[in-house]
Amino acid sequence: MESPEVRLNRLAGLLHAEGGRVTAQRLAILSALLADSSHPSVEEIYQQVKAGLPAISLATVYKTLALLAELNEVQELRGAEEVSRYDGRNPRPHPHMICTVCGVIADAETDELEELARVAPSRGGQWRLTERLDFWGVCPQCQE
Amino acid sequence: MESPEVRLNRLAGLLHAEGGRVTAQRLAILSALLADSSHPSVEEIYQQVKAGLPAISLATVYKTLALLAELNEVQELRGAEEVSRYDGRNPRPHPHMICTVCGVIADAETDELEELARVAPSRGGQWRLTERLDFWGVCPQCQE
DNA sequence: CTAGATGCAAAGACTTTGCGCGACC
DNA sequence: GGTCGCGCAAAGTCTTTGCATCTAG
Repeated sequence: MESPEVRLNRLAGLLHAEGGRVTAQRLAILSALLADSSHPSVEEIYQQVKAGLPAISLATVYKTLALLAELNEVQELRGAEEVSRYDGRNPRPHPHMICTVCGVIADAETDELEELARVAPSRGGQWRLTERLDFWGVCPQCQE
Repeated sequence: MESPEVRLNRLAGLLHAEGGRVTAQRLAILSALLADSSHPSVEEIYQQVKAGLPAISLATVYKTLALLAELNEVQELRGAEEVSRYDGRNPRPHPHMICTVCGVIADAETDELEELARVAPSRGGQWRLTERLDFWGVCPQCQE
């Protein structure tokens, strides 16, 4: 993996190339992201950045994260879509497939995927994993 | 899997046994859940139930779903926790482990889990899957 | 009867948006 | 000087909560 410094530079260049500006706020947010391996929330990033840049606003953090996600330089780990969904037919932990384009959630029904889910619990190391497993991809509809 | 009718009856009995009441609203919500395999959102369930029970309120739907989730009779498919989290270190799709107790998200670093993620894309059938994969379980901390 | 459930409306939490000011090229 | 980004505050969603009323048991 690219080192943080190299990546920071590359991203600065990328922003520039896209017609965007390289501001103190953006650099600070990038640095915070690169330094934090805990998959921080927006609020956590905000607090972190605020330590060095007290005037920054939460809106700027949101806007910058959206921009970086757009450029595929950070990954938003959002629970599927935006709202809670419920599975009332099968309340047991089981594998799902989630479409990153339209948000649809389907049961993972191929033998191969079910097999993967079945073996997961025995491979979590220190973690006590279940057969609940979300596969992410693009559903047939959204592939056109 | 249990048939919907049997399940509806069992759930009615379960509610009763727990000191709860079997109301028209609850039965309607249960029926809607059992009839819908599309992993509906709260709003969708609400609309569905409303068709047969126009006076029902959204709050009742929320409360009932929470109750059923408590009893482990429906599964809430919530995106990890409640807020957006970001992975700025590795923007490529990769596997994570999510703790259902405390919500912590960790990279899946055991060889076995990475191996599972690596083979997933070739096993999605009609879906075009990626190596993004969320394993759900309980982290070492939360196991005490 | 009486505990428990409902519906309504208000409150909360998180996120997005609109807008005028300020900064960079 | 014009464009783009910033901070602020307001608006928007989705979800939860408080409370008076109603109802299943």
